[in-house]
Amino acid sequence: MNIEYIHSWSMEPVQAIDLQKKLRDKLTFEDYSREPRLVAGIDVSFPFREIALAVIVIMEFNSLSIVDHFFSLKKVETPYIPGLLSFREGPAILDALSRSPEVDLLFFDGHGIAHPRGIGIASHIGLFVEIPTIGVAKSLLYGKVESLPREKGQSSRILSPGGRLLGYALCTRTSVKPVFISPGNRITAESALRLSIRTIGKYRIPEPTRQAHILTQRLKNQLVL
DNA sequence: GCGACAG
DNA sequence: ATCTTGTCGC
Repeated sequence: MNIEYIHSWSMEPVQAIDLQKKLRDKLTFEDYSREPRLVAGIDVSFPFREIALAVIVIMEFNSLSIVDHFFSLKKVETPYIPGLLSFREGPAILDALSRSPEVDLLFFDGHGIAHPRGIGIASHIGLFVEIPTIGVAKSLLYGKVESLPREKGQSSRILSPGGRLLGYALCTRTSVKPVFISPGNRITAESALRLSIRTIGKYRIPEPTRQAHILTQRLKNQLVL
């Protein structure tokens, strides 16, 4: 766990935005051409209004079979504000990660650099770990897609207002709305896309994040019952 | 000032 | 994200 950028998570929106602008310059982007063995999907649910349940699902990259899982229950201290998602879900996620063994790659439910200030949850959390992180979002927050990919496996670029490549809209099922892939930290948009494509299963949401979501919902219910 | 707006 | 059953469509 890289403690170099640790900071408080409870702060006012203006302070949080200020911190994001300062942290975005710490992000790095490099190709990832090797073959990851273990990857993990991360998702968060809310069993109670102010309690976040973060789940880490570890799976084999080549078979997409689940190997193990870890979770954490944490009280939330900030409301959900578009662009500041990491401040709400970050604490629970980092705690769950501290209980989980190291893997080669992390997939998040949300964006990486396809964000107003270039530092979505996948990028922000990515500063605390030493492995590459990828954002897999279900809807667009920032930027524009060049065209809508409608055939499974196809993709189109997500561009910033200034024309910078932020990531890709990836069609994971023919004629179904795409998911939005963007690099978090320590990886390029191209590599993030290539690796994400390999985690596509039979559904719209790629397996790592999909399995994490299923488990986060299941654990939430087991908690009440 | 008017929209847009991850989970 | 969360509160919730059935139902339309590929």
